[in-house]
Amino acid sequence: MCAALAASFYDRRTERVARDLLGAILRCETPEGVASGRIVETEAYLGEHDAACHAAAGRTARTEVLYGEPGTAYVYFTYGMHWCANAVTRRAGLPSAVLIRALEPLDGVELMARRRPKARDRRDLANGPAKLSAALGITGELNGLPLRRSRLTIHRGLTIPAREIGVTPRIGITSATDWPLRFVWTESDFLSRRYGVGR
DNA sequence: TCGAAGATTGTCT
DNA sequence: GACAATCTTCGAG
Repeated sequence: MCAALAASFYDRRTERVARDLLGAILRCETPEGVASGRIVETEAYLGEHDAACHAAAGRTARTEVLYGEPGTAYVYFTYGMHWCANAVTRRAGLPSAVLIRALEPLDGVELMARRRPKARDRRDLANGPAKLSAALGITGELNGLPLRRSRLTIHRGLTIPAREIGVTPRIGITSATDWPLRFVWTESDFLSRRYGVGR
């Protein structure tokens, strides 16, 4: 297992971090065991001027973590039942983050399958932001923890060639829907939506 | 204190 | 392809 990515990795332009996270390994330890997967899809959320970013509402109890240190986990609850995992980027005062949207399951596949009984196959285990959170056991307990040293970590993995990285508008939002801030590894079979197909 | 909306998923038609 | 499930968050009253 390679070392966890340093805090400086996250302290750069958010689009850059989102792109560079493709190929990296997201890993979560729980009492039930360890589960991990390769990141194949991300989205960038750019701060208060990005209407689709939670921080567009300003600094609140919920968005407080976004104003914190780069490399911090931002985990939020949505639609009354789903958790979504993000990595905070840039410096304090610029509340931006990268949403992890899909993983290729690596370690702990059986554990993930138990947590996702409805998944039909390995591909269906973590090909969506709420699916991967369920598969890895990510919950609000992890909100605000450092991604370098906690139960939830991100490690260096494959380096994806630029020609295999695709950029599309973000999914599932109602504001700023035309901003090209979703990054995918086009060669992966584990995306939430197939590359080249509209949202 | 109340109401509306939400970075989704799974099921049904 | 359409829609229900389900509850936190936040702004308005």
